[in-house]
Amino acid sequence: MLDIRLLRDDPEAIKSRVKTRGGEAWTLIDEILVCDEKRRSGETEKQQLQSERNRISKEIGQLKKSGEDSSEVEAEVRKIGERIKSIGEEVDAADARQTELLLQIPNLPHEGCPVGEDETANPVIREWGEKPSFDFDPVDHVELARKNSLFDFELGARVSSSGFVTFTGIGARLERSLIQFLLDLHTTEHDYREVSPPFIINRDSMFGTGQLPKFEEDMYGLEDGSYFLAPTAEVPVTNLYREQLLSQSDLPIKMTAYTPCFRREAGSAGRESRGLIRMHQFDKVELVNIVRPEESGDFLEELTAEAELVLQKLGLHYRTIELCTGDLGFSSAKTYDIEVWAPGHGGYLEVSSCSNFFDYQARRMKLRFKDEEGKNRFCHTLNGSGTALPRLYVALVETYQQSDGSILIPEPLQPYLGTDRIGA
RNA sequence: GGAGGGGUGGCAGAGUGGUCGAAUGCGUCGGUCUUGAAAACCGAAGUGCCGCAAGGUACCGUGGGUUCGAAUCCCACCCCCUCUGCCA
Repeated sequence: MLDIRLLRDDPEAIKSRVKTRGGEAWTLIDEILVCDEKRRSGETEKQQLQSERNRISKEIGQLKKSGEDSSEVEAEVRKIGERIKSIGEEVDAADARQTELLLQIPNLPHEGCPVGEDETANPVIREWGEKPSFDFDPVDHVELARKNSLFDFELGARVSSSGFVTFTGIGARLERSLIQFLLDLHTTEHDYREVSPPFIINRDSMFGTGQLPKFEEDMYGLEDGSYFLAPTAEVPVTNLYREQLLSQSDLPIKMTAYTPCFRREAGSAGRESRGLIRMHQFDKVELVNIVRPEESGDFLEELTAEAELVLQKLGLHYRTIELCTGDLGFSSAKTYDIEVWAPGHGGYLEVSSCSNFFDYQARRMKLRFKDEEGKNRFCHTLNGSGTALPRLYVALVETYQQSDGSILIPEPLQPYLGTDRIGA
């Protein structure tokens, strides 16, 4: 949520920054300011009346104590009470509307954010490694899975529906090994504290990180929308600190979590989602940082490097891009995407998205800390995938496939999988 | 699921209709003392909102209600604890 004071101070500047994202959210800003004005003037009037009421009520107490008649004054106060109530209702309505609208305004893109309409305008920041070359025609992960019985979409559909998969045998163990490898990496080399949160999430938390109110239809709702299946561990993990007042020495907080993620992904079937690439349920190891505002820029670089190290350790070629204004997620101010090369697929796959939310989420969830002057300030929150599992899996098997259909396992993963090769 | 108890400031914990934004302790910050620290002593300090400011106002789990006036009384809901049932 944006600070209302930003909107008051320079609405046109804010509008134009919001506009760079595309969409129509900026058109709500005028109404927000109308509500704000209405709310504030109503509040002032209401408070004057309340002050009046408090004063007179005290007099009544005095009168009663000394045994005098107070019925006339009581009638007067009753009238004030009625006016307070009616003005209060107007103020509440304006306040509710203002909040409702404000929740729909996305975060402001970072000042240095490249301006562009869509993903074609995202600059590549760096690349690591090279595309592997093959002396045979590499196949895609779906074919490799068929040859080696790694996973089965029909078995996913039988017990659930399309968009779900069942990993089998060594294929299931590979998934589990990757999760273990990632958690161990981040907790031992990157100083993360591991948490294992609930997967069923309440509405307040979904508002806190920005999934609600705008993206309710993308989520799996439970119990009439009172709860949701977690779309990403970002939600439960960041919200562990919702409505907390931290002391400065608590920061930075770095947490990692493995969770499955559940997304409806409505209307996104097709070539770009073949095989494991876009599922309704997928595993992910997430990295979450809660930091002091002046440090969040550095932490985004660090967080991104931590995610990149995963791919380096596994020897997978990737590139890192920065999202332009038009491609930036709703709550994010600055985002790097890490895209791993999948030779069978013949393209790059997004395996990680690392974002700095500034105080946008913290303001929504009232997550603050006491600074050195004793002032309460909103923290900055960041998160990044470290990494998403299915696409990592895809890149791994496609990169290390052999001409006979077997798959070599990179050295760091071997202790987890208990072998250096799958198949043949 | 059943029975009982409870949710108050960063934390713990008093407070059952007006003088309570709220005792006290811990923790925090400033000072005295000390070479420095600790201890001791003195002092400061809740959060949001409205207001240029002075100041005002709201907030005692959440939402309603009673009342001239609610942390305090009533209703509903949420959460936590203890006991108990079922159970991975």
